Amino acid sequence: MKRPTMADIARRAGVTKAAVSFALNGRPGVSDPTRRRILAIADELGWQPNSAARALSDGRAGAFGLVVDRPARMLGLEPFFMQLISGIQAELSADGTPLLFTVAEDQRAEIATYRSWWAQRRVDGVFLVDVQLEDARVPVLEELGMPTVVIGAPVGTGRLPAAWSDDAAAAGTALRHLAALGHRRVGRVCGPAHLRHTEIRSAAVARLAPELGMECATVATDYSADEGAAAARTLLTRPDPPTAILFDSDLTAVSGLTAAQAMGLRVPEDVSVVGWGDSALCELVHPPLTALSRDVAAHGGHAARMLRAAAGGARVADLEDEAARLVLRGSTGPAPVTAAAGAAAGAAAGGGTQGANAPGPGQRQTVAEL
Amino acid sequence: MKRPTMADIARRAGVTKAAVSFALNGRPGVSDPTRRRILAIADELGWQPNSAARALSDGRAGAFGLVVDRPARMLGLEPFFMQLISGIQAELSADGTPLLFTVAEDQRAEIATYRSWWAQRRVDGVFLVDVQLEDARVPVLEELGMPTVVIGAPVGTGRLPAAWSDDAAAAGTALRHLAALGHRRVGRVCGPAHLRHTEIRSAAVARLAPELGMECATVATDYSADEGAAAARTLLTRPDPPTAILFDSDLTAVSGLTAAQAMGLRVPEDVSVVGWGDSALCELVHPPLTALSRDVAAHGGHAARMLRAAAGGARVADLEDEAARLVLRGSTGPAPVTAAAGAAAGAAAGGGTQGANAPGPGQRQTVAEL
DNA sequence: CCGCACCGCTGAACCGGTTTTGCCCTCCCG
DNA sequence: CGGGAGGGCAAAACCGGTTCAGCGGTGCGG
Repeated sequence: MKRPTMADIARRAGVTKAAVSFALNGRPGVSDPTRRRILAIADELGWQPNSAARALSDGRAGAFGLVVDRPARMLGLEPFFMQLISGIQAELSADGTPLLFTVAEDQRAEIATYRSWWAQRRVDGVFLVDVQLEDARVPVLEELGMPTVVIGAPVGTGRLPAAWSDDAAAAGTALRHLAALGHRRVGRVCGPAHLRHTEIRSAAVARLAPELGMECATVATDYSADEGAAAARTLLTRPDPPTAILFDSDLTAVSGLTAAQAMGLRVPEDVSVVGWGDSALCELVHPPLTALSRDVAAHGGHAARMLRAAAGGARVADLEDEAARLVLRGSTGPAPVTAAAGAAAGAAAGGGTQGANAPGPGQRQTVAEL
Repeated sequence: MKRPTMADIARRAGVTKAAVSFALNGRPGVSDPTRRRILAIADELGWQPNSAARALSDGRAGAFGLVVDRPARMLGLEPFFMQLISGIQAELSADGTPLLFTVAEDQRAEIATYRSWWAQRRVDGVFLVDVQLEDARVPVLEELGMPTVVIGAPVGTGRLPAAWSDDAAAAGTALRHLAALGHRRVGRVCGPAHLRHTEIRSAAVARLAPELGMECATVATDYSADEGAAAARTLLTRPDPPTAILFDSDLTAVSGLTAAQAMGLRVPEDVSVVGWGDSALCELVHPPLTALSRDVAAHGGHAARMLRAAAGGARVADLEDEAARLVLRGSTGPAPVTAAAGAAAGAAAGGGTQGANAPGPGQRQTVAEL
């Protein structure tokens, strides 16, 4: 009934704890018959090492941590984190390392959690998500000497290793897709400006749009459904409304798509919609969302590998996973034909759509290659 | 730089570890001046107890656990869990107890996790969610003697205490709302039949619908968006389609609502939709979803309190939180007027809607009170 | 035949807390 | 003024692992 200890095993095997320890950890110091006898007894007793004793002895906690400080109500709809946790766990469960997970109210609370976990030796390291432009957590983690793997681009993350994928490239993929469909005025609904990945995507769009002959208007949101819808309405009621909108999340995309339809616009005939992040939400709406997709779970697994190595004392290099790919569904289509650019766009999209919408200026450029 | 231990404090204070322990834990055995001196030094050094040492010494892990075995892709869209975790944490953070969280592939893996956590003394107890009809986890947890708080109705949960709310009452609230609007044929899209709460809700509906003069057709799903939409289509293409559908989750409700609209039906003029669970998803669609809502975070906090008490050795009684209430939004309205029951329904709803839909048999009953 | 290396194991220290025991000193009371 | 009570602290044991020094016995080489 009571959980057996190594002393119990030692007694039954007629050896000392030391011999048992050697045997159970597969290290030399005991003969093969003795080892087998000890292992058999341990197995029979259902022995498992007391994690506290082991942690105390070898000075490692045997656990990693993840703190998220977005509001719970929004988090609940963020498929990213569950997939990430799932991927992390799949990797960590290989050696039975558990994950401490918590949601913090704000960044101060998050930092307090790190300090506390580290001081109490609750964890051997943490995953850092939602990196910000001037991120106060980075210097704290560096000062603590706490093994950390950043999940996000290695920009402004000091010496902390990062697992990331190229958001700029992904943005390019989406923009080129829209350009090929003849879109020249696009809108973008991004997340909070203080997030690093928002800045990276914005910079990429600002650089690429002109190259593709597009102009792009951006509206920032807090990633909530409300603001996503509002942003869509803002963009679509401009004097020169965009013919396509790129959203930085799938929740805002779904919300924005719904808002557009409520305005009487048809998707994709009147306006195309692209989401960033490919969850079940995308298939929830009609038409289903064209979206940038990546294997978040695998990404989490890679990050977990890195953190395990870092906690083991290794110097870990940044790891770049492949950039998100565009999954084509029904929410993107040829740009509505305007008086000026209609022919070109229709031809490029391989199947023109009738029905003009919002004339506006419209730059005339040849359709970008791919 | 290195984390200070009690021995460090003892040395600087010129006392022994024992005195330091008494002082820091606020128990008698040291004089007041000495206590203050020790506390000051501890504070200056930024001392925090090594959790492993404390766990080893007093035999408790100082952590609780939560395992979920739904597929990650679906979990990501289940706002329930994030809110639950958030609420649990808010309560647990009062004494700095962390939460071990993981997603398991299936129930076997979940049980293995419990056994492992318990054998290794990783946790002092766990929260049990998604209770099933014949739940293999219950006997295991009882046999292990692992403190557990069930989050769900105390049915088939053995001696494990439960934190729950009355789903039968909530189902009644929803049905009465629909009855008052004149609906006589309703559909229900529920979750997996092996879940206890599905059965409870189904039983409640089966009992209440006749009392309210309604007939109810039920379709089961796995809670995915796909199956939610398919279920809606199945119900709405019957020869006698329902005039209102009650969904067991908000994700399937949103998905079903969208599917209905894609079939050309108007919501709520042609068909009313009620969701179960009130997340941001409800406001994502047009019209926004009428839904059963409860304070999940508070519920999680209560469960955490119970688990803390149970792990402390107390016998804990079941706790019933208040039942979900119906948040009225735009997705429910008067039943479409049929040849037979039209007048009654229209009058009851206080504002009849024109446009008949699917005649069908339609029971004629006076409108239920409330 | 002696010395040395190595094997297989024991005994003990150690990690950093908590808890028990016991000593010394003061204070109070008869 | 002697004795008992009790406060304040030291010393040590304990939780359950890991690790290191050491010890007897065997085999091998010189």
